Amino acid sequence: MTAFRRPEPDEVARVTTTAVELLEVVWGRTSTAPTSASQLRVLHILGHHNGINLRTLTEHLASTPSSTSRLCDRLQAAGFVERVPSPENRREVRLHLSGRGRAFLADLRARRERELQKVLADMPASKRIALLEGLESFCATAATQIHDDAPDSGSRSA
Amino acid sequence: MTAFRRPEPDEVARVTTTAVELLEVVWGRTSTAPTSASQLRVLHILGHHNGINLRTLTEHLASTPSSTSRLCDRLQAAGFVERVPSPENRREVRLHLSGRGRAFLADLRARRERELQKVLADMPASKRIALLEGLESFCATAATQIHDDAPDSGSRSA
DNA sequence: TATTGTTATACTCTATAACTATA
DNA sequence: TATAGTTATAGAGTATAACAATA
Repeated sequence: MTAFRRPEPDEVARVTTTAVELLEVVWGRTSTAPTSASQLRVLHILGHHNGINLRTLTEHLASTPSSTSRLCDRLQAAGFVERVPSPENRREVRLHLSGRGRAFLADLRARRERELQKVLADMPASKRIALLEGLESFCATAATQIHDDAPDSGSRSA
Repeated sequence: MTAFRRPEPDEVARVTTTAVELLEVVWGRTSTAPTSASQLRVLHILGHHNGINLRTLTEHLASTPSSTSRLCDRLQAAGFVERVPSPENRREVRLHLSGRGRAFLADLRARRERELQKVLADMPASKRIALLEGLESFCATAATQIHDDAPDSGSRSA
């Protein structure tokens, strides 16, 4: 039934863009209080790279050391993040997710997935299979490209 | 080959969440300068609802009249948006996307789709078909739910 | 001297409250 | 009086520049 569909990248790109815009609406109802979008990004990054220094976090954010330092000030005051002086290099600080920060992240992710499930549950099973297959391939491809494009921190121009 | 996959909503939800996080990285390289994320939302909304008043825009943003007014101040100063006094009700202003604003939106969308295509082009055609099918079903389902949940503006509690 | 991080200053974004003008 | 919009004030987020401490 879909043998004659054109799976051209441009058509899939349009549909994907629309899907993400709809998802933003769905997730917009999932409150992230008391953290802002910026603070959330920091928590996400620390969730995957616990103990990195401020410079590395700044690169992940594509931000500046100053902004990142101020963000950490507030996250630390809120009890989500801890600054620990590096034992190896006394210039550096190690940024850690606190237990409270970790719990908050897990809860948010669970709530987002529940919102998503409300939509997915209303889809035909065959479409869910197709979506799963397509997204798994997308994730694998995107992850490869991202990794290849940004090997370490070679481009200082950003 | 996928006959035994579990297309359960929770599994698809996890993969979708991962896909969106990767997409944010891909699109993070698509600069939206000189507009911020907030200004971009306004342009998007005006792109779909040109000529709405400030109150309606505020509801779409789930923001406050004050913040929205300030946002419009800057967008107007930048030449992306125009404020026109309503001929019907002298209390209201009509918000319009300028030609420049419209061109900016079209250009951004094109650049995002190009970034997306870089990933999609590296995927097997069969996976693109699956992704397309799955996303189309997702969009249709999400749009229906969003419309049903928010019929007009019945809930003032938000 | 180069690197890590913070502080000084300024602008955008956001919100609550107070205000003006219209209905 | 209720509604549409703006302005006053304050806090969060961001950036550039200047700074201290360490390597």
